[in-house]
Amino acid sequence: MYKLLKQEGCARRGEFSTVHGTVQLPAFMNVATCGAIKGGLSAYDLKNIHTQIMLSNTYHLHLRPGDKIVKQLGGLHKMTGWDGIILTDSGGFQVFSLAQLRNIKEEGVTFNSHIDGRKIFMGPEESIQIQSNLGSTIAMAFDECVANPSEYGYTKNSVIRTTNWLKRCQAEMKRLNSLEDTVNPHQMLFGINQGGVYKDLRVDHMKEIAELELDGYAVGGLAVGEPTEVMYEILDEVLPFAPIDKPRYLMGVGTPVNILEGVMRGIDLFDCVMPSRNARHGHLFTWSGIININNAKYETDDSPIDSECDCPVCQHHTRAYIRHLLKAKEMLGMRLAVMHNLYFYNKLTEMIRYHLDQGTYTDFYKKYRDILDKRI
RNA sequence: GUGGGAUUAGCGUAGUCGGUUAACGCGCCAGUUUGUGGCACUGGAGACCACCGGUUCGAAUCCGGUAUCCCACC
Repeated sequence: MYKLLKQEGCARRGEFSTVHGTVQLPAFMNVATCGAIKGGLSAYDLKNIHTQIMLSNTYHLHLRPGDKIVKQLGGLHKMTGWDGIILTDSGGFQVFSLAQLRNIKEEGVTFNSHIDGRKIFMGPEESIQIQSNLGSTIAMAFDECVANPSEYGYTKNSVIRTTNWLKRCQAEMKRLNSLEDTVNPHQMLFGINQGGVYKDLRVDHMKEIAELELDGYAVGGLAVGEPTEVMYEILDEVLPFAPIDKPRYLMGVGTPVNILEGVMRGIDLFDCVMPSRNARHGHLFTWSGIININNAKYETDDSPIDSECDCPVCQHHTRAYIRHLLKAKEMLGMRLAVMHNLYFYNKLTEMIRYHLDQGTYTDFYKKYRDILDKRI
């Protein structure tokens, strides 16, 4: 259930309540693809870095350990020890990003497992069945994410298929939620807007799915190679047609500035692997810009990663130490780097919420849009 | 003491029937990462080829000597 608390221009301050708690919006979801934040963070660490939502993946958990195993273990919440909100991605994107040889038909997609190469079939029903077994709070619809660039004709047909799939997802979830032994009978479903870079397809699709009474609406298929400006333009065009009383989720995005821009246009939810992946490679976010902790200049730097940051890592450790750990490939290095970056993203949305509450978001946005994505 | 082998970038190695800017891995330096195939990818710097002398138009490569190391035998 979404509640719009305050608006500043198109930017929305809201909250969304679920059986697993209420999330304050805008929010950034922390990505735990296989049921774990890469870099060695446990569910109990997530509380310390102010995580509101954990995101896991249908495709990965279906392959390993298997969604039926997860169901036997009582669902993802029990298995991971995370009692907050969990959103599961549908596997649609993995078909697009991982499988080289894939065969997309109206029924679904056949492709090869990245683990052992065996053939896998996934359609809307399969994706929802898996997500139901995982027992996530929010399930994502099974969609087709088209590559960029893709031709207009192909994209148009793909969007039609994605809409058909969405209706099938909805029907399957309704059926599964009514069964006796369903892990989470209150599971919610978000639809996904597609249409490549074609504004008319995007808008028509959003209008169409807006009528389906979904629990939330995502914009997918962006940040896949198109210029950032194009992404912003699409958001400007599409979001006016998203239901005002439902959360809006921009999938897979993005940099800190992408988030500032997304919020400015009315996005409520984000997720991205960037803070955790980049952390593992030494790229750390600070309120003054991005640093590469591997750089030689930090070898004897005994200041924290970010002197303005109040995360657990910056309270206790120095740049020199974290650089050393990453260079020495000590696991702790990744853990600390990931903790800091995720905290930074969570804090960024916390600050965004604060300024929306105060009615000062525009000033906040102007202050940081030219700083946060810059290398220093 | 005798015989054999080795010596090429910080480290480990390739290259040696003589022929243009000496190759590779690790390390180092820097960059890239957007619904994560778990530690990736792309660049860059760095070597008078142990030393001394010789043969040759030309030597990391052939010859002689010196040094250091390894192995075997006495």
